[in-house]
Amino acid sequence: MEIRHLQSFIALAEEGQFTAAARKLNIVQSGLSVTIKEMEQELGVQLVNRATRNLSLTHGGELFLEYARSSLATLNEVRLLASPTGFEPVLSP
Amino acid sequence: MEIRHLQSFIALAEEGQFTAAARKLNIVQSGLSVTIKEMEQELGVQLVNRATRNLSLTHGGELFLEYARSSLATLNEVRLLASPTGFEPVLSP
DNA sequence: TAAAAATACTCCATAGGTATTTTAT
DNA sequence: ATAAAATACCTATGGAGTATTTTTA
Repeated sequence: MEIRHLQSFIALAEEGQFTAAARKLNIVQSGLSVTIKEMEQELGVQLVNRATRNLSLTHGGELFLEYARSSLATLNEVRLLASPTGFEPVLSP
Repeated sequence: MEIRHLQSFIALAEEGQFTAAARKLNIVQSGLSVTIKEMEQELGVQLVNRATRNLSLTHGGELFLEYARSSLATLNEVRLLASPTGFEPVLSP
């Protein structure tokens, strides 16, 4: 699982629809469909209840949504705090 | 960045050495070297100070280590809580 | 000079694309 | 009949391997 796939899942949860989420993510619907399936495989947890026009999160999906959001938020903090503030000089080789 | 790469970075931080960390991860040293470089690229943050026989984490590396640990810990909780306990019946297609 | 890290390739797995089919309204 | 999801296939990217070179203690 790629970290960017957390974004994919968040988008799906927010849009409530593969097609719309994929559009938002600038990827194609089929790709998102496969990606979410693979995430479910890797986690061993079903994330969404699929119905052609009614998508909902499972209990696991809700949990994972929280995880994905806080994980990405923390990652952004790391990015921000680590480099410009902490001023790590690049080692000259 | 793959989620498994968080493990790679944690191993590197703990072992303090690419060779030993790679061995622990059952991957090859050169692969780990490249992976960490790519993570630094993707994050825009230098994670380790490299010296042939003295490796240390940068400030960003310390921050990222905390992130990696808590992220993986939470992910494991999700895995555990979501599926056997919550008992999500697999939808019959 | 002997360890650890980096570099240069090669290969294969897979993310994401196009095209199409299935499904439910 | 239409809109959404799934499936089948293809391609390109990149993770990880082997072999080798550089580095410094």
